[in-house]
Amino acid sequence: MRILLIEDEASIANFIKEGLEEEGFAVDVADNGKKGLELALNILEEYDLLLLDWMLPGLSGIEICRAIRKENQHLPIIFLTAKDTADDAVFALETGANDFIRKPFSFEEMLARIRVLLRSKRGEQTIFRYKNIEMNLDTHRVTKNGEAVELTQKEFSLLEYLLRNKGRVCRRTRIIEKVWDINFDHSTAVIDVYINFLRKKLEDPGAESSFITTIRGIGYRINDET
Amino acid sequence: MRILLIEDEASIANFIKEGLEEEGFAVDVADNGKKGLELALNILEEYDLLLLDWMLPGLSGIEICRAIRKENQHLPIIFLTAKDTADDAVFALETGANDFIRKPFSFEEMLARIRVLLRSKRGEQTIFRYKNIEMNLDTHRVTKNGEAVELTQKEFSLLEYLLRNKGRVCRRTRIIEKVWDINFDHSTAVIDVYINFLRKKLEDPGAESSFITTIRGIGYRINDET
DNA sequence: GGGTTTTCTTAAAATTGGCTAAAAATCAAC
DNA sequence: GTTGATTTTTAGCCAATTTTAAGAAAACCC
Repeated sequence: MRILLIEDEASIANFIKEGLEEEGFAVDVADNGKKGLELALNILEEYDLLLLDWMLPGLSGIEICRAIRKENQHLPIIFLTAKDTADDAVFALETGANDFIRKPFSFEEMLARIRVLLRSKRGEQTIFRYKNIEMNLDTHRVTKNGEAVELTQKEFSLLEYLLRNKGRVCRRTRIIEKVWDINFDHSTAVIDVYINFLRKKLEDPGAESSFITTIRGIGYRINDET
Repeated sequence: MRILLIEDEASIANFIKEGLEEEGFAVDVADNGKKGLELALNILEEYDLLLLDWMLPGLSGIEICRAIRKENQHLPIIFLTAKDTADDAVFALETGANDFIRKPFSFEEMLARIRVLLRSKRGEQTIFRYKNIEMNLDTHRVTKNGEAVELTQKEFSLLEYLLRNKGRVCRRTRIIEKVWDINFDHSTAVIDVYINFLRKKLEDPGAESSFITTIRGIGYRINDET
């Protein structure tokens, strides 16, 4: 996987480059906007992902992002930004970025986000469907009958776990461990509550049976559609 | 598969017990070393695996492990330990343990290790059939002539036990121990009631003989199809 | 057949586990 | 800090499940 990093501060650029290379990525660095854009546009299909600093001498990150999006809709773009107003984040996403990370950030966190965006390139399944519900891990969106449904993080990852295991029982213990990361507290009823949230948000009001089947004493299951 | 867990901390013990039961194991818990050792030695051949806490009030895990190994070479023993020096691990293995897991551990991990140790004992079969009846442990579903039949937890695990032992007699006492609890009152008639439930749910109304054969004075058997 | 034991069947009681709503706690944005 | 959103806890309720009990039926033995 080849990543283009556009970042003017040499120390940061190096830190990221070396870290990512240790993880097995190939990383090119451009230390200003103009160079970066050139590289990106000339060998666009070479790159699997773009890490883009918000504040750059010359062309700003935003401008680069716009320019690239004109040519290529699919290249995942992650903004690195020191700013911390929500406005900027929203603005960045509207401009066409897929994600943004605030400096200072942990390398782990960045890596995790990069991996998420590259999932589809690695051939992993990123779209899950059940009847009229569609979940897209790339865009982190869920739709019901084509209309967006806003899910919180926990709701999202619970649904993801259920859909990944469509057709199989999802045992309570597993769910707690996978979605909540809890190892020893079994006395909680959070699962029930979140199942309830998902049902409320994703079910048609008049439905006679839930799309999530309860298996009493065991867990839950989203049925295979056959 | 029956597992004996010797662990004094109730919350951990419960978590493990319930999790493993969801996975279809029968789990007995002893909350101190003395009780645990007694159980283990008295009904040694009943247990397929032993989960043993390192630090216990009274008899320590190590002592228990040694005592059991004198009697039985084959029972797989897994240590649960909060200690984290390599020495202890080595020590545990030398004492006769087959594996050890450091707390806090993920349930997944523990399950994986248990499965490895039980692999030889347990076929990883997840689908069982008898004539027109099919049971799938993975989806936690039972069908008759392809149509879903809803079974409760107890019905499910009773049927599972019978099918796992297709062709063999399942003695009442064994059934009580495996499907219910080892400490369960043996004078009860629950089995009869549940056998009846299964027959009602899974038999064709006009059948002249039941798919579960009663062996008077002994127990039940699902016959081999030959 | 008659007596005894064991199993079957049914109904009712007891218990459990999940659902839901609402409150409390935590977290994040400003 | 204050506010609003998200997450977790709590508790009452209800329905499904499990257990008990008891009479009926079947199997066994003399």
